[in-house]
Amino acid sequence: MARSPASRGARAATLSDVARLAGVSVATASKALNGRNHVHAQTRARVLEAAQQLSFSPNSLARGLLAGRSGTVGLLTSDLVGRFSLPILMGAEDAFGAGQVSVFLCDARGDAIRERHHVQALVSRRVDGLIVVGSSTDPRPPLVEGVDVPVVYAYAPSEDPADLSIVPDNVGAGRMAVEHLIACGRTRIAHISGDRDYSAARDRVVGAEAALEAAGLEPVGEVAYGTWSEGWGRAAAGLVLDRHPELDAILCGSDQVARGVLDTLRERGRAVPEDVAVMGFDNWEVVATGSRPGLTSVDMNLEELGRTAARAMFDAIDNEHARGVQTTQCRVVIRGSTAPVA
Amino acid sequence: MARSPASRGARAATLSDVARLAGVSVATASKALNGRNHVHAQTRARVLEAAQQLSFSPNSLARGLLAGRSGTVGLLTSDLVGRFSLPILMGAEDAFGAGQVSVFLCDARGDAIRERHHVQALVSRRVDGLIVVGSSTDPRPPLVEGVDVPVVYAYAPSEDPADLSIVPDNVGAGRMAVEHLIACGRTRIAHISGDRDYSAARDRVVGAEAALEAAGLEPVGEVAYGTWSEGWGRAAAGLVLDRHPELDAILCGSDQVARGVLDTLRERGRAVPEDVAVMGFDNWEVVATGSRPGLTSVDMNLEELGRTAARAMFDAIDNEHARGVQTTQCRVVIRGSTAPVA
DNA sequence: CTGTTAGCGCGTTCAC
DNA sequence: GTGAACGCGCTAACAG
Repeated sequence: MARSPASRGARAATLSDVARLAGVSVATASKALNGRNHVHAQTRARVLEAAQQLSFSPNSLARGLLAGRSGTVGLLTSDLVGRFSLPILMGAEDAFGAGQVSVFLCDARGDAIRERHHVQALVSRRVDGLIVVGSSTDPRPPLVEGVDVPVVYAYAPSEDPADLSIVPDNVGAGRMAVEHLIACGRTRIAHISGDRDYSAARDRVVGAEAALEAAGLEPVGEVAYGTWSEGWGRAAAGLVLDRHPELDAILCGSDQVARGVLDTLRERGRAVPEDVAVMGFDNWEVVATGSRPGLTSVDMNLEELGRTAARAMFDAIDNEHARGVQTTQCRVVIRGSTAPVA
Repeated sequence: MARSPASRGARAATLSDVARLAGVSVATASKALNGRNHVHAQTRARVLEAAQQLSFSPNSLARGLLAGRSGTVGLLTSDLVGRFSLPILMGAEDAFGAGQVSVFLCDARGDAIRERHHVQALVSRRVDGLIVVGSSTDPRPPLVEGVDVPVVYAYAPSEDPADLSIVPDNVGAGRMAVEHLIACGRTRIAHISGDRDYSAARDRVVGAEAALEAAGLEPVGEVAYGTWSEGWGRAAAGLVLDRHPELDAILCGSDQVARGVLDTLRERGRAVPEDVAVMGFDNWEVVATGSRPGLTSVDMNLEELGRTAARAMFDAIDNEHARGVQTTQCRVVIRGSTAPVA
């Protein structure tokens, strides 16, 4: 039963192995490897070399067990395939990756049962915190129970105002969009939005109308709600142009809608941006850069949102946690559809 | 120093807590909770209730430390933002999620230094296996060293033939594409591909040409290599149509290229699919379904690839691991650009 | 400066 | 059927 240097088939080296090879005790080896004081420089060197030689890698499980913290966090998404989760996830992974924490990724696929299952697994793995990423900006029910670690909701806020949620500033995005169009000299701005059932659509409209009013401008026609698709953009553009041929700009609820609008404008011989300026939301690269001309769009800064959520989680782990809904800034990315390229 | 029932601020319940509450020893509690035999039904019930009451969640760190397996795997991507990693990742997460293993996600962002850093962290966390997801199907250097757990390469194969790699069958995809066009009655098929530097582009061409030859057909013109963009598709379509107005189908290296081709065809008044059939590769939903008509495309089945990689990793953990490059099947998704909708 | 001791939470022998 | 004891790998106390 005595521990042999190398047990079954190249088992990972342990601290005892290192200590034995260096001719010291495990405690000394531990101190040496962790850069603690009270260890002779020469001894430290011997230990380090032994560790190197055995390609020793400290067992985080044992360390975590002892420390009470695992150095891991859970990232729980409800819709990984959707295009919004990914950048958030990247931002979070980025913020964590810089430190010493690793990220557990779970996709609940919008299923509450599966979500509970994943939460249970994460709790069992003693994650130090949890980020819950929603698939739309509509509020979602909070995690049910038994979660004793800090939770931050990203993109979709929690319905419980006592929770901390980080969401993009859609109202601000709508405002910035209109302000950009005005800065481009447009005054007759129509608005073809997306699905009215989404708060993202409604919030952007709120911001856009506020900006129009602040500039003393009237909207051109009613806001046209529909779906988040190219097809809707094509159809709606036709209707709006029939009714308001005098318009000089169309603000679109998303980049996809904008692509459809661009198609219809080209078919009708309206020049973009000279005659009509067009812009969208989301700044979805493949959609926004593939069009002719390139599509000006409001970037929701989702990666930054992910980073913010991660930092908020760090703060919540250390100190006490903040509460309420916090928004992150968006930014306008200018392309040819609103301003002629230089 | 005696363990108090509830230490500092609602610390997570431990097995001892459960045992004490149920009035049994930790050993009995363990057996009861794990469904082992040799425990009285009534005792088991008491333990279960105690666990419930304390919302006890077994500490996976301790369990993993003891068992020698952590029940976790690492998913190492080099380009999470790229559109190919995500479905693979989803498939893998899906295959693992069904079991008891959790997934560590790491994005190396194409940086070798960062990759080593992540691998080191994963080894330290004692993952039971590792899936390395590449961003293109070109071979990549194998993980450097010191990884004693099974590694499966997905999408991008390892340069070392002794490693196990799972990649999409691009040659088969090219073949299937041409076979579909032939089945639609086309005989004069041009090929506008993507970036020649990508093996995916070259492999698809190989498969396409093989299928043409098998059917006794000649390609229409040379394969036009360029970039994976809509702009290239638009430009190349113009050139090809000028030189070969007689063509009745254009096979495109990707969906984006195909979108550009569709644009040019519409501008020139060539009807799709009546006059010219068009198809692409990748079946990228937003691109393929947004066009008029919808774009027929070869789906690379990346989610299935991810599941396959996950299963291969399971096998590698249990038994000994397979070697070499293994391919997964693709499938044609038919839309309006090759066949009129019913 | 170094070594010995004592657990972190759990599963698994082996006595009773 | 139940419980006491041991150890997974590591770090934080103390003792020398």
